[in-house]
Amino acid sequence: MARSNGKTPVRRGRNGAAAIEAIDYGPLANWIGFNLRMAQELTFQAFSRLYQEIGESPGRFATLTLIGRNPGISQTALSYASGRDKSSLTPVVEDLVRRGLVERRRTSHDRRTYSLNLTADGKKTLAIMTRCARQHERNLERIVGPRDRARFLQLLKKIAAEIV
Amino acid sequence: MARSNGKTPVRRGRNGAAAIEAIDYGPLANWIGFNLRMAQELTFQAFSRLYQEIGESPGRFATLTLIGRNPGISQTALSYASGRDKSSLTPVVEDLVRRGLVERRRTSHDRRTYSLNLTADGKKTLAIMTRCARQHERNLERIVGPRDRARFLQLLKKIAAEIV
DNA sequence: GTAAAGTGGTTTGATGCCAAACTAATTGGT
DNA sequence: ACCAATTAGTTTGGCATCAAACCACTTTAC
Repeated sequence: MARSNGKTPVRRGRNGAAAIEAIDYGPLANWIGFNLRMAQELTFQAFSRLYQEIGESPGRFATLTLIGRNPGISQTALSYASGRDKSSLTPVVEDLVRRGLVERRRTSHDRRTYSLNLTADGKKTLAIMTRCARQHERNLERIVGPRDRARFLQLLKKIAAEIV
Repeated sequence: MARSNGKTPVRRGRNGAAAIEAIDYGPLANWIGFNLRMAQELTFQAFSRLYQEIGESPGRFATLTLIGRNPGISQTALSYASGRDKSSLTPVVEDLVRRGLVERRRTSHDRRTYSLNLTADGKKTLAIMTRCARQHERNLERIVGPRDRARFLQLLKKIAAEIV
């Protein structure tokens, strides 16, 4: 793992010839940005496959969790909390409301904002999704290992907080 | 930074009210998967903004670098190397060829595969993009810090290599 | 040598995301 | 009290991505 020159073996032999050869990543091999993207993209794909089995999508999970934890939250606050643009959230929330997992009320003091809350069904679905997510998280923890876990997490948070 | 309970302040006060309140992230606050996604998504957005200034997109950079480092590489090998599906690569390569940055030849020994190479223009453009990417990388390094850099990188690679 | 299985690349359909323009409601300055 | 600036949410347009179906070519098995 982590040779410090640019050569890295191609991952997983999913298909013969191409996968056997070594690829020269050049400067990419030692750049945080590239490796962050690779790690996240592959992790996200694994998560998606796992969620596909229960007929859900990863985006729904974070959204539902955040609503559950912050009853009455607005869509804009939710968008900042989940690191997505507010416009991305419109269809997601719409879908969750349509499926009866989230209840959306206009507030009395400010008629622009919505107040989002989980329904009973929403809580039940969230519980199922959480079990599935925990499985995925266990896989990640096994890879990172207990020794580095805290520091690794701290660095990810630091990046999210400080990147311009 | 990195409180270990579920409370985290909302990032950057880009808009008044919502940004001031604290959000309860619940279990998400301590999950590697979620924080990996947040860090990468925000990093990628920053990178995109930076690249927008030179009229390029981040995806092109990795692609061009990998072609430059691995002359004659096939699209499938490239797709594995960059962690994307081969079908995602079709329009990217098409664009690079159309703009005269990449040359695409069919090989003689296997007429299915393409052999990708940078043109002189491609090399020039890559050099410009690399300068820009280095700037971004410096930002990330400043955040991670020299002490943890190697270990952090190693863990990202480990995740990319081992996640199912 | 031929048929079957596998592989490289493209196409198609769906999803998720952002950014900018827009509507409706609120706030603040004068 | 009013008008300008701000804010919440939606719409639209564009892009990147995957997955599955597909075509052309190659390899393998018999």
